[in-house]
Amino acid sequence: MNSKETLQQHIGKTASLTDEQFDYFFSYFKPQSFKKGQTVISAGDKVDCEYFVISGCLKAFFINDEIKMYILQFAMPTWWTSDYDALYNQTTATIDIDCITDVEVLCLSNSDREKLCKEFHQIEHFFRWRTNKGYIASQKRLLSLMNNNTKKRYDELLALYPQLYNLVPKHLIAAYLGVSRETLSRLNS
Amino acid sequence: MNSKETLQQHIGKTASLTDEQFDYFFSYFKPQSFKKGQTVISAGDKVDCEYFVISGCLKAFFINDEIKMYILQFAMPTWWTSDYDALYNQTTATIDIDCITDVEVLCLSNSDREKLCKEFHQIEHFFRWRTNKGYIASQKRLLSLMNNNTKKRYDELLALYPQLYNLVPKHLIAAYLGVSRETLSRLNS
DNA sequence: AAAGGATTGTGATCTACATCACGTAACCAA
DNA sequence: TTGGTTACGTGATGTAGATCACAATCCTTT
Repeated sequence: MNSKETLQQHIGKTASLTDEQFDYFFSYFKPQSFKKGQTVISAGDKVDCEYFVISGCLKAFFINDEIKMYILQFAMPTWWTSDYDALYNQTTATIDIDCITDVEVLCLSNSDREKLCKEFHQIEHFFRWRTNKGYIASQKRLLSLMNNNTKKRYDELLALYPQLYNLVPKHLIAAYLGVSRETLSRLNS
Repeated sequence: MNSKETLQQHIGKTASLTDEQFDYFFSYFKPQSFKKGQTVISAGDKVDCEYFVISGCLKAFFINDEIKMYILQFAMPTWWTSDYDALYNQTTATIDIDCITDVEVLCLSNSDREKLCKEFHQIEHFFRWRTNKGYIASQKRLLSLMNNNTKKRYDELLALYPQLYNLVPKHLIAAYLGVSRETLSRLNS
């Protein structure tokens, strides 16, 4: 399946667009490729785009003053990623996004998204639905972080995304769970 | 300002509706009053509505097996609250919502919201924008929970919502921060 | 193949916070 | 007025996880 079909199938679950409408919608997306380790967004940058992942895996993360990293999101195929705070509020990025593997994305600018949302009710509907999903997932993660210990959060994460176990080094999983790599390692013993 | 004006001003920041359109929109909201301590949503219930707060303060919280409470949200005037997971996915509530003070809300059913979103592009636009704000705030709180210690999270919360200090008991603030009430109390010493 | 970095495991020690326990004061409702 | 509930502070002790230190593998890249 090529990137156009991937996006079409993804959108089709929520919004009904004619083929012509979808072609028009798709014309606003710019394909981009990145190599493993490359940076997509750096803290301090102006943020113009959001990214729809076609293949590979990215991480959106925050580095604090003590150079500790916290991962907000692993972005996998058919997921969207960006620094949404910076994107919507027209400020500079506070997080970084880079590539855990080689990556292909479709890039959509903030202004084009808003234009498309205004032009097509169905597209606005799609983006409402998408953010809803994200909001609910984020609330669940918040609750899990407060309520569950490391072991339980780790099991939960692997149950939800089994691919991560082999795809992503353990210290990144630790950074997602909010614990040190040593603590994560000791869970196995 | 009455509840209708409150909602109109709130919506007006994001969506442009004619007075007639707004009247129609408003006709779907049912006013409800609750006394301090009353329950709005109980875990296990079917969830049909979301609530727009006119006056007072509510808490949305989760109680775990060890009877420990975690507060997901304090809902104050012009905020929206519900169990959105249950509401959107048509499942039963996993959280409770009750009233910290006497409360007035406007109640909107899930099906009416969807109907209104379908009928008026501007209303769909409003709800997309609202969820966006919520999503961004939720991501920020997640990061703060991982990155900051209790003292810093407490200061952050009070800087953002100074009213809370006098409005809600300290053990509820502790439940929002995800620490014990004793730990919160010891921050002052 | 060798060198250098990244990844992972594991012991020893430290620390923020939880938990338990108790006391005081405020705020109800009968 | 009184008895009960809720709020809040604070000491003593326990514990999950952080931090530091070192070693063993694995993966790249030249």
